[in-house]
Amino acid sequence: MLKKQPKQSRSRETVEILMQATARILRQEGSERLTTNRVAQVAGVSVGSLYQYFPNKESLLDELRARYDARFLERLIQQFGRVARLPVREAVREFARFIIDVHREDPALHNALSPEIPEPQHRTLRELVRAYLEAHRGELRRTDLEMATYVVVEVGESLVHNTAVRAPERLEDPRFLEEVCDLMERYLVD
Amino acid sequence: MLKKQPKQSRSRETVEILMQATARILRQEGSERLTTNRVAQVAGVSVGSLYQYFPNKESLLDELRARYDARFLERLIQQFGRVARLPVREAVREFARFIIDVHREDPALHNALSPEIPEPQHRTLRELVRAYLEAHRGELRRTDLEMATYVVVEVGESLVHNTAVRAPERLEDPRFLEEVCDLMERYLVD
DNA sequence: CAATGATGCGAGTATTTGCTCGTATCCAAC
DNA sequence: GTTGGATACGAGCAAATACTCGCATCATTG
Repeated sequence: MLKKQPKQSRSRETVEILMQATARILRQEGSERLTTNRVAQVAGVSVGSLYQYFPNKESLLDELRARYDARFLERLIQQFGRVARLPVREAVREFARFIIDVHREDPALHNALSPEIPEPQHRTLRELVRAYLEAHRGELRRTDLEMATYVVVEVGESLVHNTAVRAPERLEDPRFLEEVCDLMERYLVD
Repeated sequence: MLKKQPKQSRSRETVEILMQATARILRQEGSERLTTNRVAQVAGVSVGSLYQYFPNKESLLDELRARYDARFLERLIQQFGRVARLPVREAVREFARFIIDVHREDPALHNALSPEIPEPQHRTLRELVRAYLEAHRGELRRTDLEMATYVVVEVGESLVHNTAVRAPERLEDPRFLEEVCDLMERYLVD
């Protein structure tokens, strides 16, 4: 949480600039280089101003993560709204494409912020997948839906995430999407 | 690398004790708590002695990782020796079991040491899987073996690794093994 | 039993870094 | 225009921590 709500537009801008500087350092210089003095410097602001709004260093990361996650969650829910009535094969494709897209957008920042997706988001993701699978039970070859949910989410997430970290160029390869789809599809349906 | 090879048995023991202390701190206190002074303290040795053999803090981790990885590689190669002639279904099972076992052994240390398996080990792993798949091409439904290798290795590794981090109790559940086997099997063969 | 090198010691140094606080400037309201 | 709160500043403090260095002790060798 912010230490103090910025009231004037001047200070709201300061907060924004600090967030951008934080993100930029994470992206370009790595998390070891993220010091409060450096953030202030990159933002073109004094450390004092930083501590006017952020109670400590960790809160910079927290706030950035919160914003990042909020966007992710919003899109996730929207995505599942669109997919709910599709048959499994197509839903899997949409799901895989979505996860891949998310990781393509800002891989460096994504990686620095969340080596793994934070637990609350992850739970929501699991719940959405679970609800979908329940609703489409008839089409599935799996019976243990709790387990199936876990595997699908984890495969989607960790496979794509690791690929983003280790071989980001692969995310651009359309065959990669096909493979992921095929993997999940064969696991879920006949 | 070590700064200086310990020549007497006394100093060889010091190095061992320092390694054990490093591992213990990583396991029990986390990597933030890993300071050179703390390592020396836990080892019951002075910092000076530590720096006699390790040029810097990072080298403690490097050495520990090297030892850990050497053990892993050795077992990996041995494992593939046993599996080479088995049909895909059984090989997959052995492979999955192996990966799960590795992660069960010392999850805390494993996690602290290598958020992801380091690249050299990973390449060896891929090469072994690739060779196996080439040799069993006839049994497979996949044609792009490069891609299939990548997916199998990544799924095996990252799914199990993430599970070890996020839900270690699941590694104990025999159904988890079954699911992983089923996932890979259906992907690889009809 | 020297004598020499290997090993061990730990107080102290140098640096980094999160964070404070006294002061100066800006802005909105009356 | 004046006043009070909001905002900005940045030198400097305090704590953490990687690492050094001079000296003591031990083990081996001739």
